[in-house]
Amino acid sequence: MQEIADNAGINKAMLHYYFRSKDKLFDAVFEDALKDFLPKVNELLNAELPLFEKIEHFVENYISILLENIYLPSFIIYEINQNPEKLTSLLKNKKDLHTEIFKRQINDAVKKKLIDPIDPVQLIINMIAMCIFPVIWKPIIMKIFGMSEKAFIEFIKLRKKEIPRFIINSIKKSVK
Amino acid sequence: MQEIADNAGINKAMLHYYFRSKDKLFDAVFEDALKDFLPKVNELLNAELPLFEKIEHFVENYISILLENIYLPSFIIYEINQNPEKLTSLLKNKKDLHTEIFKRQINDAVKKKLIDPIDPVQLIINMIAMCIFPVIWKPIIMKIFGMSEKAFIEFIKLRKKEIPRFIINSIKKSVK
DNA sequence: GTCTATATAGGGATAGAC
DNA sequence: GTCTATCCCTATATAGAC
Repeated sequence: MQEIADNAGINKAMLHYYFRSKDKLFDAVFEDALKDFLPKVNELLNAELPLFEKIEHFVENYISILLENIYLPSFIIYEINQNPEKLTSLLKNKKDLHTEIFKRQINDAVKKKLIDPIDPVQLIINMIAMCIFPVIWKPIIMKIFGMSEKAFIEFIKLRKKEIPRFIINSIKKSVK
Repeated sequence: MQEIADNAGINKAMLHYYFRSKDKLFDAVFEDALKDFLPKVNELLNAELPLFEKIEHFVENYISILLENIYLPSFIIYEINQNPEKLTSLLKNKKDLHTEIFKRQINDAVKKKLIDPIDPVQLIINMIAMCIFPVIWKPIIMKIFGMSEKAFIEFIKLRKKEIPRFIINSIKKSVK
């Protein structure tokens, strides 16, 4: 609380005056982060684009958002794992991640034999995993592969093109 | 410390007697977890298997290890992000993740035109991302896709086959 | 080595003046 | 609304008897 107050240029008493308690402050921060983040992601998920373009569009923009909020993912993950119930209470009146349209789109592509059969949920998780994971493993990746801060950012930026290529390569109907 | 002492069936004073400080206790726990984990992962990374089989072997066994230590990944990620310097000091005298052999193997496969050109580091990160990420996003995935605990574990187990299929589909030389 | 009792510090929270 | 001073509690850590 002291550190937060210092950074905000006020004192602890003021923090308590505004937010009543540390817990309430936390919830406010968390909610605020999500309020900003979720709508953007939903917009990407539900953009009106053909499947392959949508994957490219999603990954490119999602990674950009992640790079602007590089500490958010590990913050969210830590708190959610500490307190899984909080997720329910924080999201219950709000917009969640809306994956229905995207799932249907994937299933349609399978039916039309544009792509090989795949469970939409598995595909979506693969896509999100490849976007988010490197960001939260940042220090480990830098260590294992001997990257500088700059090299790491470069590495992530390359993934904007690399991940869609990787995914589309995998799912597109193979020539028989 | 009280909670740890209780679970260990001793008292706080004993904890301090053994470990000197909370910080030292933490380091001991962390080191212990890594000492157990890293050698197993290195073994999987350096198994003497052809590329595709190695990917299957790695993913299958890595996910099994993760399921046995389902809280470890988010614990490690949180602590490393809090304290990136600690990673260096904890690993400096120890075996790190050894990716050299695997990287060479991937490059060889590219040269022999067994697979499409790809940066080995990107491929390795993709693979690890798809394995670890769902485990640390567990509560969020359960919420978004309405899974029970049991359904989630089932979902992860399916990925033992799903991920290698997805990767190999992506990298294997396309028919021209 | 193991315990009880206690010192000490730090952080969340409030009282009360302005 | 904003500040200073202070309360209160908990958690780390130690002293010292056994």
